[in-house]
Amino acid sequence: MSSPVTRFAPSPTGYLHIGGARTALFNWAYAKGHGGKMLLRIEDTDRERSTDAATAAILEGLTWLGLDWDGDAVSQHGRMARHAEVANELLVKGHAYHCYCSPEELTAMREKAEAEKRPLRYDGTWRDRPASDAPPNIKPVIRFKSPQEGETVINDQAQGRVVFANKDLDDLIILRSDGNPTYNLSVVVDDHDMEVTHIIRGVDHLTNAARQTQIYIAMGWTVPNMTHVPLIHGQDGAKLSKRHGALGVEAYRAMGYLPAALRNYLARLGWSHGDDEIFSTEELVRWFDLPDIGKSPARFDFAKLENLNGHYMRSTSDGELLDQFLAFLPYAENGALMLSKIDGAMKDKLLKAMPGLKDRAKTLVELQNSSSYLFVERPLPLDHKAKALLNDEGKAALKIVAGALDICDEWTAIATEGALKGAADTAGLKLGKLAQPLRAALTGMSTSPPIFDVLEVLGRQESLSRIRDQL
RNA sequence: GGUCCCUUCGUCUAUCGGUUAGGACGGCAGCCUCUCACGCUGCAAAGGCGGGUUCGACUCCCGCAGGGAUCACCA
Repeated sequence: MSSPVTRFAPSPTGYLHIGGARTALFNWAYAKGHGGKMLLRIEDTDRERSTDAATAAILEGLTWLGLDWDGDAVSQHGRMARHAEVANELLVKGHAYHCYCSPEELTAMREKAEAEKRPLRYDGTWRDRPASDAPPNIKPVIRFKSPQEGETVINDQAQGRVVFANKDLDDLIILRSDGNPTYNLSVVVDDHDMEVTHIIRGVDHLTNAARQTQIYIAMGWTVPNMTHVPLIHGQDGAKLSKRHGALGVEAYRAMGYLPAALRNYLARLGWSHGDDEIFSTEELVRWFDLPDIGKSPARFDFAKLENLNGHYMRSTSDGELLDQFLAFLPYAENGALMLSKIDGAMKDKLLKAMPGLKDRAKTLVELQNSSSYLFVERPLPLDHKAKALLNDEGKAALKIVAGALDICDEWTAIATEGALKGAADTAGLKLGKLAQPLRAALTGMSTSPPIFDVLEVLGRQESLSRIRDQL
């Protein structure tokens, strides 16, 4: 079999949402795994809603996710002339006809059908009427003359064999009265001209697939292999909407997720390879196949994404993670400010602190927060919040630390932890109990990396070893 | 309403007629431990309902219920 050609065809009316991202991932993985190509086509025929900003956001989203495409992105709008050409060809072949119904008439027709609880379909008024009946001064649309008998079958890789009775499919408009093509025509023409062999898209296109199949047949073109992927739902099972995770992928970037983790998570949503949960992108590409896509919709689960992301953070090397962190900062809240404070020396500190930091961060945002102790001005005041989090024993220890520290000068305290030990003994506490308040004094946080990590990163090796001995 | 699709632990899923129905996230309990994590151990947790087919159904068929998608001169 020759190498497959897939395509991702988003409409640039908004950001790249999570469902689209997964569709792109599937197209990409299939193409990569079968020695094929993934093309990118921007479906921008709706000039009212399409924006360049949305197109840019989609391309950037794909790039961030690590999904590349072959050749340049194709603008569907730029191919309108060809679409109209095919519409006329269909007309000549007798597979299409002019319809002079006005939008008002059509609306009335729908309302009437709805009132009578009958299927909402075009009634075929102009299907067989001669052109001589055409009313003057009305620009007609071109409708596809779809077969009225028999059935249209879609052999879907994910959905199986889906059969539509042709009588249920009405004559759709393929060319508007202003001469512009409509979606179902454009898609067929473009997929054919771009030599797409495998169409992988959301199930919301399943009925379109039937109508498109009819157009392929009318044109005598071979119908591509089709796969309709179930949609992603929100946590409550309802259709994904904002706040559910129907956010653009850039939102996931801002939330501190790693592209690799998101790829892994998305792949696992609706597709499976036995019991494998965590796998590399290489494995995904190697394993991915269309029949392994499930049929039922999956709910988006942030808890699992977080867990997976934490796993990826932990298993990423310190240097690599630092790079990812630095790349993430421009998109993070207060990230620019932090970035401005990062020079070579700070990078060294971050790198040194990374092992202790990455183990307890599930996202880059958490990494950002927990690394803040490297940036604070010292000595820092012990805030009440940090104190309140200590237990009674800790509070007693804190007093000792504070006394020995003279409240703020932690460097002095570290240098004199021998005195600390004496004070602790007097108070009947183990020196170990001083670790927490000491950390609070050094980091301003009640929970943070182990005190050893903190001391080491801050360059207090001698104190580190002495305290370690005491603990 | 018409058409099409779906239905295994709370969630993502494995199973392709015979399993103590497996894994992962989350939850709970414990271990580890200077806090928080990580890690480790264990526990609880599922085949929507009703009929068939079969020696035997989560698995095949029918019905019901529930959920979803779609029905534009949007894509």
